[in-house]
Amino acid sequence: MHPYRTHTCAELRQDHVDQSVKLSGWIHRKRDHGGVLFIDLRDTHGLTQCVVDEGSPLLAQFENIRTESVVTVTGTVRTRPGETQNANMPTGDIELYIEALDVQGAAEVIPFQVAEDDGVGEEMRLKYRYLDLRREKMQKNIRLRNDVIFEMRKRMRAQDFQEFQTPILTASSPEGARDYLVPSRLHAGKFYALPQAPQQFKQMLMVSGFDKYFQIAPCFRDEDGRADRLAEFYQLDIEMSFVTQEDVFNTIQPVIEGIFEQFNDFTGTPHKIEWGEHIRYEDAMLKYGSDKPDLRNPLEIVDVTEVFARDDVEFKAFKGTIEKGGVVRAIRAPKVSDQSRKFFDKLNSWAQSEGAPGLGYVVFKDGEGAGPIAKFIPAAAQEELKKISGAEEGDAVFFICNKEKPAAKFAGLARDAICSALPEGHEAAREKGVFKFAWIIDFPMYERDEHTGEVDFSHNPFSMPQGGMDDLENKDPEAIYAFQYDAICNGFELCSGAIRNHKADIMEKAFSIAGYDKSVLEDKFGGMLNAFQYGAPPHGGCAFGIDRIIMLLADEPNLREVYAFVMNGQYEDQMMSAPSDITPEQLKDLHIKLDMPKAKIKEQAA
RNA sequence: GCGGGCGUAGCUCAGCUGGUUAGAGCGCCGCCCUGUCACGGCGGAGGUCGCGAGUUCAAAUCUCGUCGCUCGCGCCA
Repeated sequence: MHPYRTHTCAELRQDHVDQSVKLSGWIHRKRDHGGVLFIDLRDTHGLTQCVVDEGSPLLAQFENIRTESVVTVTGTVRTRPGETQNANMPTGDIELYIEALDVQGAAEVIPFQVAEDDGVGEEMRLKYRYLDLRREKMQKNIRLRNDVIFEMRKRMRAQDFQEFQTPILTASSPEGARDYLVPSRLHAGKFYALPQAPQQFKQMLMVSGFDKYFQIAPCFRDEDGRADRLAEFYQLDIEMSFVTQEDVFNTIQPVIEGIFEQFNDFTGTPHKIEWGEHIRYEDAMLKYGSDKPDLRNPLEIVDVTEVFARDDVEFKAFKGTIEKGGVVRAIRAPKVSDQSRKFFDKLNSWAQSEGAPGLGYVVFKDGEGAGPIAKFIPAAAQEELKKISGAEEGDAVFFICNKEKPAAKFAGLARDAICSALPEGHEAAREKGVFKFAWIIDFPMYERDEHTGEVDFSHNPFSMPQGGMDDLENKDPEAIYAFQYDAICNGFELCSGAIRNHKADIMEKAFSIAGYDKSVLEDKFGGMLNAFQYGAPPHGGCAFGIDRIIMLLADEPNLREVYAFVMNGQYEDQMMSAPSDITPEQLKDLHIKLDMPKAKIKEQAA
């Protein structure tokens, strides 16, 4: 017999009755009845009830083994007596009568419960991640992650993509997020950077003639965390040659749709997959106040600046802002006139908690407009308001007034807040059981910094401007669009991509508009620029956030729930003690002297 | 860098406007129990109330500071 197991803990059935078998696993639960003792033995596959029968010499031994110890048990499979069969367990018809016990790894008292959800905090879970990962939910999530990545590889290969590995130690780039830096021992004072994405490498693979590239690519960004943002994360990174934007969509969309369809009911609730029409960036910002709108929310934003600019409207708070170049945005909430005062008050205090003066509104009921600011809007203006917003009797319209950018953004937040405030089952409540996707297209190439007034790339500097060199030379930078796109789903940005700029002269021009000298371009992107001198194909691609896909499928609010090992919100790993101090010898090797902030020095001395 | 929330037993939490010896559930230890599957019963151990200062006759409770965690803003092409 095998030294550890003949079967897994999920395998034994009636067919195995009377067989002598061996199982290994963790003691999930012990139920000690004095005479007879039940052990639920667990491995990654499942649970099997094992029995230490009355009079067994093993009884005393088992009483001293704590839960979560690893044991190997040998015994005979038996049918459970009639009424004690457990229909909730796949192995519930049988049990293993233990005849021999080997303790492989005894467990100390565990710091939190594995067998049940005891609500333990994240700090504990991360510190003892190996215990946390034993729990059923994490085992499932990690298996989902594994399955999703496997499917990605399968589906990409089926479309003739080749998988690559690109360097982890590479060069720092001046654009985008902060890089994680790695000092070079051999080159004093110089640093490698961990890639924020394999952007330049995949583009150079296109120059090399590899038509279709993909990678399950690790990416690193040294910026502060969020629930959906980590220092290191993985992307399904894709690049293709001789393609248009639509070709990229048509290639990758079936891969993503297929994966979502395959795992849509992972949570136990089936989800539909709906991919909407492309949305232009500007339309998204106006209609949804976000470039990653949650399309399950049916509410839309409209511009009603002209209504509040009318001479007969006397709402001074908005008028003053409009005169300074501001705008008024409105959100129609259907059928809410019967909502209590509390509904409106709650939204108002939500707005105040976000730093706004409040959230003004008009309710149309009993044939007229009501609410705190209705009296400033005469009937004729109210009619115009209804026309623009589509509001009808019984609806309310909420207002946001500010300069255009903050107004759009706050309207987007309000749109979500209003939708969330609606009661379950309301016609405008957030749709359930659906993954709603769309491509956001036509991102602007440049944007002007509000404070400095300077023009900079608004997204990826390697994107092709839609009008090519002609646009760069003749258009106002802010009016130039890029072949730059995102894929969104349920309020998450799942993917970002572009048709790249593969012409060195256009790239030079594009960078010069953003204020980057040719020397900067050559210094920082020289490798790629050189490559473009020797026959570069038109190409483009995108990258999907794998972790966010798994978050959505598993309906987890936090990225840390879909990673085996992960750092906390401050990007520390309490389990491995990273980051950590290094020895003076290591520093010397790297030619580095620390220049610590004063507060830290004091703290360490204390 | 900034803001909100939290910090009491190994874990999760309760402890109201200050007032005897700071509680519960789970876990742990001991005893009892032949069929449970979140087994059950009895008993027990376990606390610098994050830390520091202040107010007070009296502080887990009020005030200030500080540290930690978490969510968000900034940031993240």
